[in-house]
Amino acid sequence: MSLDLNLRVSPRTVQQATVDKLRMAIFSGLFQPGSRLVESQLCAQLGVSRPSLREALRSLQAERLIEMVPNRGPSVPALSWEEAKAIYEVRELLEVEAAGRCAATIPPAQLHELRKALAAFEEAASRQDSMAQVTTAADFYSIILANCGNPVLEEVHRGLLARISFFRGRSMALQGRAHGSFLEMQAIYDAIAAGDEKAARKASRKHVLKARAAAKKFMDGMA
Amino acid sequence: MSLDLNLRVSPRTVQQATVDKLRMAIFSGLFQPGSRLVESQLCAQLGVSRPSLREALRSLQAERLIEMVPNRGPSVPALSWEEAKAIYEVRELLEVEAAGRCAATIPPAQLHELRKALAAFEEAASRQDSMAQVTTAADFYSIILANCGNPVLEEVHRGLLARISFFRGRSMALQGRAHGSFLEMQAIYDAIAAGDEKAARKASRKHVLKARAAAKKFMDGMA
DNA sequence: GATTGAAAGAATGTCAGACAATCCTGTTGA
DNA sequence: TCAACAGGATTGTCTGACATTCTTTCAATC
Repeated sequence: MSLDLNLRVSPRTVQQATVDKLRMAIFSGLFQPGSRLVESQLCAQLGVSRPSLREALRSLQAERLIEMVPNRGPSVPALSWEEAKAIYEVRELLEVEAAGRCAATIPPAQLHELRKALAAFEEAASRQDSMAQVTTAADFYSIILANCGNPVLEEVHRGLLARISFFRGRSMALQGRAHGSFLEMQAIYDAIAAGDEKAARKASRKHVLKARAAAKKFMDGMA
Repeated sequence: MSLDLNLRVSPRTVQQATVDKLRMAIFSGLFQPGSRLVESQLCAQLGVSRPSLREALRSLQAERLIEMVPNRGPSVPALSWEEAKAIYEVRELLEVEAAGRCAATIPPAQLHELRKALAAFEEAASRQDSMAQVTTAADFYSIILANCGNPVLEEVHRGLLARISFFRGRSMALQGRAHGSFLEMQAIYDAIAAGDEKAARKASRKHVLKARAAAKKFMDGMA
């Protein structure tokens, strides 16, 4: 038995590292929405060459995390409530379906992982660590999507994940939202663990709707 | 009044042109599924430099039209029936929702466009021009998605469009599928024109299910 | 004869530097 | 005050290069 199971799985390239760093920078709000990203500056800050950076930017563009207008370069789009609402609607469509399917198909080992992810989120919520809340919540749903039996559903959801996390990070800061979120996620977990497809769908829908309401509250609060 | 309305809308960059060319090449089957794409060869064939090509490849990778493994380069993935099925399931989720919403919200002018797109598909079907069938069918659904009132739903669907078209092109070649497809699309149009949300959903679901059956038939036929 | 090992060749990952086309900005002139 | 214009800044794109990492071929060994 070799121990380096996750060492060779995927050689980390500069491109991937750059994408990850930029994504994190956008999540964390380092780049203001609407601000333009100057290639030469990013190269200097990240320590990569312009070709590598531009490849990374294309990947980010595909994730809709940045916009690229020819001859004007990349910029961080300002997310409107209009778009946030649209994202939550699609989230509802995807996550409700995934949770329902997952309840019927998840294997015991993965169910255990899901429980661990839920516990990790609870821990992050109690610590009020917003970055950890975002990543653990994303992990929780990643497991559900990964076990819904439809890889394309998972892939589409992952394409939305960046922007979901963006809003999640901001609305979690709202008073009491993290704990409420935990309770809703627990309900989803319980339904899936019980193999109750209908309940899983219901709990998932409720969670998204509450998250959406929290996001709206946040967006209104800064307008 | 200037006449160059569509000349300056978006300066066509080499990158965009390269993406389009490669996409078409994959659709048309020029690159066999599973075959590897050698950068230097593509550069020579397309007449672009390696940096530009690599940017284009990143965009295609985001569309899942090609796979890129570090140090092994890009390749055209072989689509399994497993994945095709997953795509049709997500299509059902997205298109049914879009058709339903569209029935309630589409403005008259866009409805007219939809009718024109339907007519164009009918014309392509009668000509047995499979390439035109693919593009006109894509246009038809693009209009529906563009008028469903949710830009993110549209965007997600567009992300799937490349692979949808891939299967569409192949299953349309089946005996009678094009005409059957037209009848189903006509039913969708009628329901939307009547503003009947429920009927639109039903017709859309039926269309996807039939398309899926046709795709399965095609996949089985080549196994 | 089959398997292992190594070396040559090919392809990718990444960088540096360059130049034209385009956009933005501040200044000048009417 | 407004418009035209230069200048700088920035992007789009190319060429060329080199280290690293596959892939494949060929030989040596069991």
